[in-house]
Amino acid sequence: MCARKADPPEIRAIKEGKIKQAAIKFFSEKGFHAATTGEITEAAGIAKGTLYWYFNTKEDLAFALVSDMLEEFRKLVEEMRDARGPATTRFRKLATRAAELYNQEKAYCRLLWKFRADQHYVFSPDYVEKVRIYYDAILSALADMIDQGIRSGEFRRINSRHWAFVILGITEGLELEWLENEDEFDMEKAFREMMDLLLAHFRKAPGKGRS
Amino acid sequence: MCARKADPPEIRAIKEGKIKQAAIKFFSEKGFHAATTGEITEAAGIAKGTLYWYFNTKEDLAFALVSDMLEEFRKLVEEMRDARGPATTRFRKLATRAAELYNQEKAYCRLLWKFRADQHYVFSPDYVEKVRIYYDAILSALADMIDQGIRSGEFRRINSRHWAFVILGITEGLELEWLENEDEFDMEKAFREMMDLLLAHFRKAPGKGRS
Amino acid sequence: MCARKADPPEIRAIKEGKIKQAAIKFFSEKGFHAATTGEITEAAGIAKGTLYWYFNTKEDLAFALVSDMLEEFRKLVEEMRDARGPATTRFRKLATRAAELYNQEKAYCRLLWKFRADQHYVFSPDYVEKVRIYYDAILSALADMIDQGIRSGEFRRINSRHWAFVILGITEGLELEWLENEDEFDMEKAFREMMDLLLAHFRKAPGKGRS
Amino acid sequence: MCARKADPPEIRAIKEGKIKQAAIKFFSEKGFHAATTGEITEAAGIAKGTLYWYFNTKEDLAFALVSDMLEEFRKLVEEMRDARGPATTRFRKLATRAAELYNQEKAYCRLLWKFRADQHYVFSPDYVEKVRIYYDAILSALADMIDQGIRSGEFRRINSRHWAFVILGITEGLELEWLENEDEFDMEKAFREMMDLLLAHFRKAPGKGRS
DNA sequence: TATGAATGAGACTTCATTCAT
DNA sequence: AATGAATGAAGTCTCATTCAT
Repeated sequence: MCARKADPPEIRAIKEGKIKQAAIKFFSEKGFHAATTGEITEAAGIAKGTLYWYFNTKEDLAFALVSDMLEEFRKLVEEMRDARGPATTRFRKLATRAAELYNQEKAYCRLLWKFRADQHYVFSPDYVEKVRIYYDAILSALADMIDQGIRSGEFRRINSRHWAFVILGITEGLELEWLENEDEFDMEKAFREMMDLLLAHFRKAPGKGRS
Repeated sequence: MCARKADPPEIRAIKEGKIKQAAIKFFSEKGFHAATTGEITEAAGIAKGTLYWYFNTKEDLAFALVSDMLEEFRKLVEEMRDARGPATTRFRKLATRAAELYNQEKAYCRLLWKFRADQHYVFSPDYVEKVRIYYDAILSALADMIDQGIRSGEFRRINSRHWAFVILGITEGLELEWLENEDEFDMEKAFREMMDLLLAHFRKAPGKGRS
Repeated sequence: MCARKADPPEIRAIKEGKIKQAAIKFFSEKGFHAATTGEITEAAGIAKGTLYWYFNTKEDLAFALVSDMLEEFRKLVEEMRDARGPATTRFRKLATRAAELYNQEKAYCRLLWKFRADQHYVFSPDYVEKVRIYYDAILSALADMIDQGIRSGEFRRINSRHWAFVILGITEGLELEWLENEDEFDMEKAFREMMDLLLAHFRKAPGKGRS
Repeated sequence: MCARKADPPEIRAIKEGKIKQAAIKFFSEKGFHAATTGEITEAAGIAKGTLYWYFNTKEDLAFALVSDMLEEFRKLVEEMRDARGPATTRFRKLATRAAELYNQEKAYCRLLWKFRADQHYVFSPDYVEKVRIYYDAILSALADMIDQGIRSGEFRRINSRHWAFVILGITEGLELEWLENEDEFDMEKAFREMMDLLLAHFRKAPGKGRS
């Protein structure tokens, strides 16, 4: 009577994608609380209840998006870490690729910022932990790249963990400035400049820097 | 006359302060939407309705807090802009003072980040505009300091507006990294290091840099 | 230390009057619920708490106003009832005088309509009863006037109570039409016309009418 | 297909009707402000939130009721205007039919009176305008009927707009008297009597009346 | 699989009234 | 007599989630 074959996986994935698209739009515009499941399902062209067949909760949906983007960024950093060539070159490439990624996924970037602010409230401890793991992986990969540079003699003996924080912080700070001043501020250029400054600092002859 | 006078301004300010303290706590922990007027008034030791004697709306209360902190930061930057001495010295002092301010007002910092994310939804256009004005003032003061350095011959002829964005972005990015990794990350040190790198870049003999 | 002679009665009455003026304004514009004691006291130039020195509750204040107007109208009808001369003449005079009263006290008229609608909710049973007594007095006086006309031979033997209802209903219906269409509808003229029609009907030779 | 269809219109209408029934009860007893959505939904046997699936706001619900009744009355008047036969006959029929309608829908009548008083506060300007349009339509239809009578020679050349106001005013005044004195006052009889008086006046040989 | 009507906890805010001064 | 800060009950409305079809 009501039986019907389950949608093949790819169909399910397509529909999930439609929901995610709609969710990105509203989450990135309004943040987690202000975006309603109602507007998301409407934009996705499904009924309110259907959402819950694809995602258990609103939180789950939100996390899926955060996860997608962080995964992408993590993969980018890890790819650069695992690539061949001098660390310097790979760091420069990272700056360019990150800027490209941000430019491509501006809505995702906005969304990430929205959620970052109240992640501790938006997400259950479980999810917060998962987000933390992503960031840790990114930080570690950055630190690894620095260590590679140290080992290869490109960089001085610096505190790789500390400078990983700095690189990530700068990247995010410039990204934010860009998101809030898109027309005026050239993020990609700033990324490159700052990366150059940092790399020069990493390379600088001992005796001048201390960290 | 027998009539009791209205609370003198300072008493009113003290009571307002009590409410603000409670509000900072919850807003900075949970963000605007998740913090309820109920828990704020309870923590402030007043009745639910009393809040509205001091602030017209929850939004007004939130904005008062944002405003306080941004005002403080703006004053700091403008003080450094108007102080005597080489721009280089003043920029270094700014880095130190900013780190001090953040350390002192960590809760305020958290709150600012929470609200920044969904300010466009939290605050009415009127308020968003006022926030923007604060940030503009800060950016302008930073650009002014750079221009002063250029005029005095300390710095090369660089695009002061662009580098003001960079300074602000870096400051905020490092602040964020600190807020999320308080124990591991030394914000003050990073502020100083980055400021030194930037100042060295501003001073660098022409022919090497391009911006 | 705080002792002072009580205000002499006339001063108290003057202040009460100021409050009533303000109250009429807001009650007549917005009705009982929507008018707030806050705006009334502000307009009256007194503190919120002071209102309660003059009136026990908002309801009391409202009733005082209703009472004033109904008292005025009752006095008018009873004056006409007790005056000398043919009932016909006195009814005609009543129509004119009522129109004059309404014109003079338009705000009061509006207020009466507002309160009439939800009097059962606005006023406690006690007050509703008092309002009812006013209306009964008015109805009785009208019926008395008809009876006087019957006894004097001016009118046929009609049901005086029934026609008192009719007179009052018509008066109020036309008053309402006037309040809602002030510019277009000539209440005074309509009052006179309808009174003439009714009086003619009361006088009409038996054999034609039936009531 | 397995999907259940949305409630068909008639089912929705039935459920809406249940809510309206409950709403009429409380609005007509207490007026707009004093009636709470809580008691309405409780009486309708639904959850508090469900109300908002059927009506956007409390105001919307209230307006739907007002609209229903005014629509009914408007249709009645327009039906009489468009019917065949002498205007006199049609006016008489109108009186009877209106009395019947009122008797049938007493709760609606009460409600209309409640809302009429503070409609300007209860309803947004948009809705007030819609109410006004209903009353205008009723007034115009009445004036049209008078004009028809004039053209057909039944009535003298009187000011049809003015007398439409009078007819409506009288109808409403008597209705009100009835609502407040149900047991004592015979509205239907009064309607007929007054209509007869008015029609006689409209027909009266020229030279006596002036309007 | 999909629907959408229904739920109900909980949010912000208003405002008549009180009371220490 | 007068003040106005404080109260807190109560009201309307939102929205994530459920569940009978």
